Amino acid sequence: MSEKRKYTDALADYVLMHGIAAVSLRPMAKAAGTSDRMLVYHYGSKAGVIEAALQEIATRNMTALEAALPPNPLPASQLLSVLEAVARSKAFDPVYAVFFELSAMALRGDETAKTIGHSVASHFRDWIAARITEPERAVELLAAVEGWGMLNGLGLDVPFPTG
Amino acid sequence: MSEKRKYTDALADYVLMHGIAAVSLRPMAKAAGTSDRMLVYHYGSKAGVIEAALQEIATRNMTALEAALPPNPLPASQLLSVLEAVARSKAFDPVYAVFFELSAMALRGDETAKTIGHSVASHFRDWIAARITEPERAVELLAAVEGWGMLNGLGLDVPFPTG
DNA sequence: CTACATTTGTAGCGATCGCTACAGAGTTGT
DNA sequence: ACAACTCTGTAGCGATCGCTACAAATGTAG
Repeated sequence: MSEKRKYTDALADYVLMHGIAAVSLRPMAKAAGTSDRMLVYHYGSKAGVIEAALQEIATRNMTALEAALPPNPLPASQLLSVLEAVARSKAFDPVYAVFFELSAMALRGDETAKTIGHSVASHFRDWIAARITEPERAVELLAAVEGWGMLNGLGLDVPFPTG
Repeated sequence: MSEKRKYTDALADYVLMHGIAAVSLRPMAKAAGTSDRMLVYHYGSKAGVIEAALQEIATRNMTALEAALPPNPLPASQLLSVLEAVARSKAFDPVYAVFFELSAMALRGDETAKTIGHSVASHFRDWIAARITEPERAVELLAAVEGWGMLNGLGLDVPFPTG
C-alpha cells in the first residue's frame, strides 16, 4: 500500500476521533506517522487534507453499508431495527458527529461540506430505498434516523423510529 | 442596559453568524465593540464567553417559541405547517447550524454542549407537546424536524414532515 | 478628600497555526 | 555516468491564538 494511502487511512481515523473543527496539521501528521510538511506535499493544503479524510470516511461508510445488508426489499420496520442496532452502538457516535459537523458547515456555505455531505446522504437514501418495500419512504426514514441521532446525542431519551 | 448584557447580545449574534468552532476572542471582541481583554474580564475565559453566547441563543429561541404560538393543542399536521414556515426561512439556518455543532460537540463529550443542547431540545419537545393533540408524539415530531433540517442543509430535496 | 474596589487600555508572553524556502536523498530515464 | 524528477527532513516565516501583568482611569464608601 502506498504511503499516501496509509496516511489517508490514519487521517480519517483522526478526524473521526477529534472532529473536523479541531484538526491541525502537526498533531494530525504525528498521528499518521509523518510530518506536517509531508501532508502539505501530498494533499496540497490543510483543506486538501481534510477533504481527503472526509472522502475516505464517506467511502468507508458506503462500503460498510453495502456489505452490511444485500439489496433486498424488507418492510420498513424490519430495516429500521437493523439500523437501530448500528446507530445505538457507541462506535457509531463519531460518524454521527462528523455528519453533524458537515451539515453545520454546509449550512454556512462550505462547498466541500456540501458536496461530500450531499453525496453521503444521497447514497444512504438510495441504500435505504433499495432495501424497503416502500422505496418512496426512504428520505423520510433517513431523516427520522438522523433526527434520532441528534436528539440521542444530546441526551434525550428518544424511542428509535419504527416506521 | 449593562455593558455586559450588550456584549452577550453581540456575542450571540457573532456565534450564530460564524459558528461555534470558528470563534476567537479578538474578532469576537471587535464585533462586540470591545477588546479581548474585556471579554476575558467579564466572562472569565474563552469557554465562558462561548457558554454565555450559547445560553443567550438558547434563551432567545425559547422565548421566540413561546411568543410564536400560544399553548393550544392542534392536530400535529397543523403544528408542522407552522414549523415548516420557520424552518424553511433562511434566517433559521444559523440556528440549525449551531444546533448541529452542539450535537457534534456533545457526542464528543463536551459537557457544556451536552447541558445546553439537552436543555434546548427538552424545551422544544415540551413546547411541541403542549401544542399538539397527541403530546406523546412530541419527540418523534421534533426528531423529524431536526432530521429534515440536516438533510435539507446538505442540499437534499426532502418533503417537510407532515405528521 | 482619601482609601479602596471595580473597570479598562496597552503591551506582550509563550504557544501554535498554516505554510514555504532550501537542501539533500532517492529514484528513474537515457 | 549524468541529468531530471520525485520525495522528505530541517528550519523558520509571519500571523494568530488564549491569556496575563501592569498601571491608569473611574466609580464608591468612609
